[in-house]
Amino acid sequence: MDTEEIFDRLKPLYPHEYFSTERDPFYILISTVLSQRTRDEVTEVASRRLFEHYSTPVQMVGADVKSIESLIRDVGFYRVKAGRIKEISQILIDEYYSQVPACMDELLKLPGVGRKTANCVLSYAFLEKAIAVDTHVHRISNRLGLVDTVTPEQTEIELQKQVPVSYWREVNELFVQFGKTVCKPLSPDCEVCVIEDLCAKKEKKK
DNA sequence: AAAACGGGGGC
DNA sequence: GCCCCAGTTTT
Repeated sequence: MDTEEIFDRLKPLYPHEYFSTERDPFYILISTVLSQRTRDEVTEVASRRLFEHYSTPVQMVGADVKSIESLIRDVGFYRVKAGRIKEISQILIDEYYSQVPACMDELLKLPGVGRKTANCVLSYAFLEKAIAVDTHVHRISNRLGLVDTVTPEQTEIELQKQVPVSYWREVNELFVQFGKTVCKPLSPDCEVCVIEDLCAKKEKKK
């Protein structure tokens, strides 16, 4: 299958770039942690509110956990995340001179950071060629027939084989936007889909 | 492999 | 009231 065709057709529909207004790796790391299992409108507001008060690892460590909790009260798992933000900040100070490491192995050592979050940081903060596989990317890659996988990590590996490197950084945002608006988890809107002719599941519908 | 963490929004 | 959401960690 011609995978470039997929991205060339989706790109004009979703020109907006995620995290377009923020480049600070620490902000991207923390806001990505906050985004886990939480809608992005909520995440956006909470991240900005948090960083208006504390914007560096040192400030996070110096802050009262209760204060951080109250600032991010509306995101999911906010107590757990508040604790992890302090843990992460302390590790960055102790191990990385208060900088966010630009390397998968080091990122994965941080509490609350899995492959999806680590790949988002590598891609959005450091512009590395990384594919961040969340539930949307996983679902859509399988629906299209791009991959045939069970776990997100398998999807990441298979996508790396199927997708030209120059598109790796775009896969996450394009598939997430596409997944939220058209290729939804249940009842995808195939009648308005611009890549239906490329989809392995189109015949199964109806 | 499945459960647990969890508040907010949509229907 | 019930279901889902830009996942990760623990059992």
